[in-house]
Amino acid sequence: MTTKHAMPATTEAVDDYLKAILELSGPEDQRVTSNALAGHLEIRAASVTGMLQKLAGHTPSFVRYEKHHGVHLTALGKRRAVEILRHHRLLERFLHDVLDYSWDEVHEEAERLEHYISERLEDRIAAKLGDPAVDPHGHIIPEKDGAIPARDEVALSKWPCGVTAVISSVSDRDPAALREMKRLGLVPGTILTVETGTRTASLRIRMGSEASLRLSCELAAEILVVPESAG
Amino acid sequence: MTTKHAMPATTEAVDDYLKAILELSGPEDQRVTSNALAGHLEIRAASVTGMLQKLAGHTPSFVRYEKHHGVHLTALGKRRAVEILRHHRLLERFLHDVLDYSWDEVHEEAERLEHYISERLEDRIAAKLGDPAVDPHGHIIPEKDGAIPARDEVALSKWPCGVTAVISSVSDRDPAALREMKRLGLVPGTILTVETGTRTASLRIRMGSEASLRLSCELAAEILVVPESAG
DNA sequence: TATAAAATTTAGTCTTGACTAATTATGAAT
DNA sequence: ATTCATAATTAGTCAAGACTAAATTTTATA
Repeated sequence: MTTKHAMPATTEAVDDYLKAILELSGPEDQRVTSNALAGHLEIRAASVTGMLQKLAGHTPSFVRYEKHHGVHLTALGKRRAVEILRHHRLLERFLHDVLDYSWDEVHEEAERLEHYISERLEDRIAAKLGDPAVDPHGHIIPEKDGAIPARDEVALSKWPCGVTAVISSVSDRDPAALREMKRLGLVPGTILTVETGTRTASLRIRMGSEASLRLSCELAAEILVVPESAG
Repeated sequence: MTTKHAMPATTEAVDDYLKAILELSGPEDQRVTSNALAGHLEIRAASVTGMLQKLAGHTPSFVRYEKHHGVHLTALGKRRAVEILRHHRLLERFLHDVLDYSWDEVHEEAERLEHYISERLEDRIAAKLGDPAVDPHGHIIPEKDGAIPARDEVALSKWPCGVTAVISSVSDRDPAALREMKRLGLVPGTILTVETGTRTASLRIRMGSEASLRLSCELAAEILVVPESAG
């Protein structure tokens, strides 16, 4: 048995590091560089080094760190990072469904609150919502035990032309982009194809019966899709 | 016009001081001593002095502080303290009504979250609840503009014998006491009288048609009542 | 009014987690 | 294999906000 509950206490700063490492290490547990962390957290690389040394020197440890060669999460660190991620996505779903937040408003509030809700509140929110599978942007909500159902997503900007795709999720970090997507009907579940031969600074997509429309590559990069069958 | 919105940023620590000063300064703006603050916040008096000096030295200032003679809130400080208090009580009501928290569970969660909810979330919660007047323990929720409807409460332990009273509120700080009160039916709105000649270490009360029961003075001190007409 | 107890403040320390400036290691390109 | 740009680390500083121990002011009491 992997000791049900013995998560060492963390601070908001530590949580932010763990979450950043999780997000930057990709689908399989790649090492993350100090620089990448500094960029993601909007702090200086020297500060990152300091924190990583402290984190790695603690026991039990959240991270494995090798000087000059980046950092990656231990099982414990991943457990905590996923817990925060679950908080974040549950909160987004809750704010959206119960408190009438729009999908471009939820991220900022959830980002603050995710560090402070108790396990009890996490559970009550999940129960109230009926254990939802995804947040308002289509991101998968980790399960209570830390499991994250897999899903192979591809950026719309890299999807082959002419093949039908379904939007699986969109980035939640840019409220203006989210409002634009909503206006265009680019929400999770939307079925679309990229028209052939339209791959310059923008691309043209077609959704159902409507007229096709132009999309900047930046916007298309924030939209992730899956094959239609996996919709 | 008193400048609608210009609340300087605060930290959790500062919020806690302001809230403590508000709670300890009673109905009318009495000076609060460093010792009283230290006791309430469970920190050392020397730490209190340090914080008060910093707070008072800032501009615009949340407190007026005179060395060796205690502290009291400025209008700005009171505004912020009442804002936190509104957060706390709205959260308690919300956790209780929407997320099925029991009345002995709400305080701890609200105490943490009160510092981190945005004005937007405050507003959405209030709207969802229909601008409730009181929290689950009967405490009045300050209005959005900072107004707090007055109410003259007296501790049950000091209420005259034989005179009918209505429970207006109970202390929310002790979960065990709250469970005990709930078990005995001692909730806001309950009508009761203190039987004559029962004022020693405990007192005997009678509620409606039920048999009378003994109450420790400690418990009675945590129950506030108003005259029946004001119920 | 003198004095002792209680309350308060000062002085100096500690931890957390950021910062800058200066130094060193890495790795890509000659 | 050298060199140079980039990445990363060290060293030292700063602000918050807690702490202890020692000094001081208030206040209550004799």
